[in-house]
Amino acid sequence: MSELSKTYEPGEIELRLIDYWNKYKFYAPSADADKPKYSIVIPPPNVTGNLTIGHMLNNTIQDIYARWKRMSGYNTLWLPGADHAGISTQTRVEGKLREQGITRHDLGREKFLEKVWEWKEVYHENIITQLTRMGASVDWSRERFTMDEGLSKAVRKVFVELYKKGLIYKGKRIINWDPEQQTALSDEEVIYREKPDKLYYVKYPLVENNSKYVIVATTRPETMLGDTAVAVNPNDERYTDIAGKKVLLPIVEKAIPVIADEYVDMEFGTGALKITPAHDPNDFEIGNKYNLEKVQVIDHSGKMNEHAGRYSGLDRFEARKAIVDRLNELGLIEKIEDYTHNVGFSERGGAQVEPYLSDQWFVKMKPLAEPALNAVRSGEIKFHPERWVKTYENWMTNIRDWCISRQLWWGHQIPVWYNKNNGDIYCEVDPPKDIENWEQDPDVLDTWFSSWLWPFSTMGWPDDTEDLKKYFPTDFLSTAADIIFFWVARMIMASLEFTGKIPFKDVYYHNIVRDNIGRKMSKSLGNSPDVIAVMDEYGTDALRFTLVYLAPQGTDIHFAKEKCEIGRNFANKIWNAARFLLMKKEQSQGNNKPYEKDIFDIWINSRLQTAVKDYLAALNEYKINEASKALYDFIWGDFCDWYIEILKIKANNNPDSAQIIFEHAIDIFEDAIKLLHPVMPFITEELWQGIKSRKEGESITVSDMPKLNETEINRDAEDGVIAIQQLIAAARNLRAEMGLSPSVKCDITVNCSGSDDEKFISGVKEYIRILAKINELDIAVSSEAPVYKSVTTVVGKYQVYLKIEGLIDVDAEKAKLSREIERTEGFILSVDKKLSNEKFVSKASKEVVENERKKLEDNKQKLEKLKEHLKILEG
RNA sequence: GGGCGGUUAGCUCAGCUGGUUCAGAGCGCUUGCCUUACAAGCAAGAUGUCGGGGGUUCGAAUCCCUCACUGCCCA
Repeated sequence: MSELSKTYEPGEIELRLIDYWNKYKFYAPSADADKPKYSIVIPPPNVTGNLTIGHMLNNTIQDIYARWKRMSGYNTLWLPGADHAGISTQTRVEGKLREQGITRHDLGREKFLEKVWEWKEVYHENIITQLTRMGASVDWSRERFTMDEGLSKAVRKVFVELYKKGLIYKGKRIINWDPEQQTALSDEEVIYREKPDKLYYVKYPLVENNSKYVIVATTRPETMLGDTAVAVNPNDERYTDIAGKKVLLPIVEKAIPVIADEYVDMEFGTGALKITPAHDPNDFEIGNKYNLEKVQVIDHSGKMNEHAGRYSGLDRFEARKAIVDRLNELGLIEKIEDYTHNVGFSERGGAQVEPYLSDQWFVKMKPLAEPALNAVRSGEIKFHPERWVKTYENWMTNIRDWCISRQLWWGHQIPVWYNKNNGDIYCEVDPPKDIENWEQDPDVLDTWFSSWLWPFSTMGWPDDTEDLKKYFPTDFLSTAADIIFFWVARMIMASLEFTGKIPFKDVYYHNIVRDNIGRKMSKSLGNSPDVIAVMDEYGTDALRFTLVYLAPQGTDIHFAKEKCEIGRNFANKIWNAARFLLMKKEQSQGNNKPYEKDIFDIWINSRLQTAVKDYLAALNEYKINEASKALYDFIWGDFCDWYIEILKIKANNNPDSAQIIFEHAIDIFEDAIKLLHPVMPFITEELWQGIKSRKEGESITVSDMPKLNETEINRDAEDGVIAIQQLIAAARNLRAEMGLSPSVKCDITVNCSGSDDEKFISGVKEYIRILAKINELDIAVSSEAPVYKSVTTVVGKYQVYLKIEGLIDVDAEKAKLSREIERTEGFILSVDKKLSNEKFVSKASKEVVENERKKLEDNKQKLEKLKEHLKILEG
C-alpha cells in the first residue's frame, strides 16, 4: 500500500479483494483433518428473488460466524444455495408469459418447465453476484439448488419412506385453496388480515310452520346453497323447541335438519349456525360427526358450480350479491350488519383463500413432532433469543397435518404412479419399469417439502458421503423468526426422522428489517432499498456494520439507508487511523532505541483484551450488536481518541524510539482489525495487507484471531488512565465554560490529597499539559487554593483550578455578564406576568402554557448560573 | 379468544440474573475549533418524574401485581 487516500473509497478495493479471495479459494474448508469443524448451511433464498436488506442482515450474521470460526482454528464450511420457490417462481414465469399472451397450458408441462429453468438460470446468476458482492465467505464449489438431482432424490426417498410408514396419506379434506393459482396451500401459507365485511342475518323457515323462522348469521350467504344443516347449542334455551326439527333451506327449497351441538357459540350472531360441510373446515368436522351430506357449490376457480342452480357460473362474490338480492325479494333477510373479521389470503399470490374440499396428500405430523419438541426442550438445540422456544412449543403441541400436494408444475412431482389398468398404486424413488402402464400423480410437492431436508440433502444424503460424515449436523442456523414453523421446526423433524441427528445446534432468530416508519420491507410498497445501490453508495462494510450494530436481540430494525453513515464513518475512522500510523512509521524509520512501556501502553493492551473478552462473550451469546459495539468503542473511543493522541506526544518526547512506539501501536491495531474482520471483511483485509509486509497469497481471512489473554487486563492501569482522562476533561470543561478558545493556552493547578497521587500525576504531567492545552501546570499536595484568581472543579481525588487572571478582561466580562443578567431578569418578569394572567392560562392551549412555564424555569436556572459566574469574577 | 414481545433524551435504541464506570450510545440540537490521520472529524454542552398505579426490599429502569397503549404469532 503506497499512498492512502484521505477518505476510504471502498468501490475498487472491494472488487479487487473479492477476486483475491476467489483466486486463493480461502473459503473452501481446509483439508486439515486435525481441526475441529464448523458448518453452516445458508437459508436458501428464492431463486427468482433479489436479495433484500433482510437477507443482507441474515447473511452478514452467518458470515460473521463463519469468518470468526475460520480465524479461530476451525475447519469451516458455509454452504450456499437457492430454493426453487414453487408458487412464487411459477407465478412470476406465468406472469411473464401472459405479457406475451401465452398461458402455461398453451405450452404444456414440459415446455413450460423448460421456460422456468431458463428463468431460473438468469436469476440464479443474480443471487450469486449479490452474495459475492456482500463478501459472503461461502464455498461455491458446494453450491446446491433444491431441484438438483441429488436433492430431488432425497425428496422422493423421504416421500416413499413416510408413505410406507403410513405417515403420508391421501385424503379428501377441506384445505386452503388459492382460486387464482388453483392450487392447495398449507395452513402456514395462509395469512389472515382483517377485512371490513357484512354479517347477513338470514331467515330459514321451519318446515312444519313456515311462518316461523330460525335466523342464522353468516358472512358467506353464497355458501348457503350447500347447507346441509343448521346447528344450535343444546344449552341455548331460545332453540330448545326447534332442535331436532327441520327447516326449509331458502332458494334451494330443501329440508335440512336442525342439530344441537355444544360446538356452537351461543354468543355469535343469533346463536344459530348454518352448516356447509363442503365449504368450511369447522362445518366439515360437524358434517362428519353427524354424517351430513357434503354439497360442493363452488369450483376450483372460485365460481359457482352446477349444484348452484341458476347461479352456476357466477364468481362467488357476484353470486353473493345475487343471492342476497333474491333473499331480500323473498323477505328472508332479517338484517345486514357491518362486520370486521379475519379473512385468509394466499401468502404468495395474494388471492382470497377458499376452503375447498378436495383430494390432497398430507403428512401426519404428530409422530414427527414429538422428538423434535424434545430436542429443543432438552436444550440439545438452543434458540437465541430463548423466548422463541415458547412459540415453538406452542405450535408443535398443536400441530396439524401438513398438506403437501400442490397443483403446480414447478416442483418435485409426487413419486406415486397409478396403474392405468387396475388402479394399483406404486410409490417408489424410481418410476415403474413398465412405465407405459402407469400414470404419475400430476401434483408437485410443497416447496418446503424439499427445504425441510436442506441441512442434510445438501451434503449428499441419502448417500453416505464424506461431507455428511464431516459437516453434519451443522453448528449454526441464522434465520428470521417468521419461518420458524415453515422451516426451522420442519427441519428439526425431518432431520431427527431421517438421520437420527439434530440438524443444527444453535438457532439465531434475527430481527425483521422494517423501514424508518416501521413498515415491513416489501416489494409492493417499494420501501426496500436496492442492496447493491446502498453498497455502492456507502460501501459493503458500512452496510454490514450498520445492520449488525443496529440489530439488538428481540426487536425489529428500523432501517433507512442514511443510517449506513454509522458504518461509513467508522470505516473512514479506521482508515485514517491506519493512514496516520503508517505515515508515522515511515517517518521514524531507524529510530528504534529500546523503550520501556509506560502506563498508556499497559492500558491500551488492557483495553484491547477487555474488548476481546466482551467481543467473544457477545458472539458466544449471539449478541452480535454488542460484539460490534465492543469493537467500535475500543477502536474509536480508546485507540483513536486517546491512544493515538498520546502517541503523538510520546513520540515527540522519545524521538529515538519512535519507530518502536509506532510499531507497537500497529500491533495493537492489527489485533483490532482482525477482530473486526468478520464484520467488515474488506477494509480490514485492505489495511492488514498494508500495515505490514505480506506475501502474495496471505490473507487476514485465514490469519489467527487474537486470543483472549486475561493476564493483560490491568485494573490499576485502567483506573489510572481513567483518572488522567478525567483530569483532562475537567480542565477542558473549565476552559470551555470560561469561553476560552483552543488557541489560548492557560494555567492550571492540580491539588492532590497525597504524595502518591502527586507523584502519579507528575509522571504524566506532559500528557495532561498538551492534551488539555495548558501552558503552566502546577501539581501540588495541598488543600489551599492558588493565589491567582481562578475557577475550580473537583474530579475524583483532585481539585483542579484554572487561572483566569490575565486571560479574560475581567471588567469586560463582568459588564457582559451584567447585561445578560439584566436581560434575563427582564425576560423572566415578562413570562411571569403572562403566566399570572388567569385568562392566558385558562384560554391558551395546554402546550403553549407548558412552554411558557418551561421558559420561565429554564431562565431562572440560567440566571442563577450567570450570577454565580459574576460572583467568581468579583471574588 | 390463546401465546409472546415492546413502552428509557426530539428520533432510533442499549442497559433489565436488583446497589456510585446506572441513568447511557448513535443521530439530531447548542457552542467553539480546518489543533501536524480523519470536518465522514475534534472539544465542550443541554435534554429524561426509565408508560401509569400499587407492592417486595435497606435500596427498583431492573423483581412481583395491576392498568393503559402498542407490535407480532396462533385460533
